[in-house]
Amino acid sequence: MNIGDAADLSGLPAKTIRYYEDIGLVKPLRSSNGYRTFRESDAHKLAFLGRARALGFTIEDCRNLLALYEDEERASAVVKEIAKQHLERIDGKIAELKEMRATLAHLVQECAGDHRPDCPILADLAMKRCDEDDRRKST
Amino acid sequence: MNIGDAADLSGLPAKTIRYYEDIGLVKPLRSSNGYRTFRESDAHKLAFLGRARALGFTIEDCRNLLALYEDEERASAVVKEIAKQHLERIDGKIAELKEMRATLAHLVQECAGDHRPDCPILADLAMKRCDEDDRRKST
DNA sequence: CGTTGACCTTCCAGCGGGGGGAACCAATAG
DNA sequence: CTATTGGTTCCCCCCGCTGGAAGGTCAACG
Repeated sequence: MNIGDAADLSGLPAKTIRYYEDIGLVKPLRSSNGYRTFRESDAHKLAFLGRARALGFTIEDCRNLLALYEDEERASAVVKEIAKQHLERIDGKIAELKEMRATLAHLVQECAGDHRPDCPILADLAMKRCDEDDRRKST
Repeated sequence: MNIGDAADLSGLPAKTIRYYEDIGLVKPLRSSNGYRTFRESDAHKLAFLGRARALGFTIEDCRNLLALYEDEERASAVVKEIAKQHLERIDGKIAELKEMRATLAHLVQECAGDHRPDCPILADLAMKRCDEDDRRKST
């Protein structure tokens, strides 16, 4: 099948599929007219990649996961380890975002949001770090 | 003051400060030897930018926030609106990450993680979307 | 006076993970 | 025969920096 069909089957844009070939994630054949020719297994791999990417795995994780998938003798422990590390990355990001969110939500709540120029949001951003007393008082 | 001092005061790497000048966020003077010369106000702006970035605001948001900060006649409503939109972006990302996390945590939990090759993580990634029955059963 | 080393300058490349679009061939329908 | 839809390669662009090369400047030391 051609790249368009592979794109439809896998749900990935053709551009992305070409990119994945470029970086060696898939290796479709070529027909005499120069078109990429995807086997069932290639389309299957692409769908695999799409799902792994949707879970936020990096390309390198995907490469490893794909290799493990192909390896009938893998130990599931290896797969689990990759997933666990990714889970930690996700947890880290969530924690980071939540902290931002908390600070920001607090500031938004404090801000009158009217025609007047007084704005605790700007005041906080402008806060000099030598004003530690102020921070201790308000925190 | 030179870029190194500005970097120390603002907490930003010198590279980043040069970049911020490049994109017009700060406009330090130049002394006769070609070195950038930062006023107190420049260092202050850089610190402002650092804190805005730490809250996850985009560079364009920062540009707007900085302009509002400089504008004594701003309406706090405008600032608040920027912050609220950013808050929504953050909430969106958190939701997305939490969904990933839930899926992934479930799979990790299911996986034995031993020497055997059977792995529900890989099985899920490899799951063909035509297997809708299976998904309905397990969901 | 020379030299060392810390600082500064510019420019160019690259990260991840593709997206947009040009310029060009191939296949097919009417 | 032409129009349309596909495919191909190519290179630049996005964000927000970061690293490195090649070179200029300045203060201190001997």
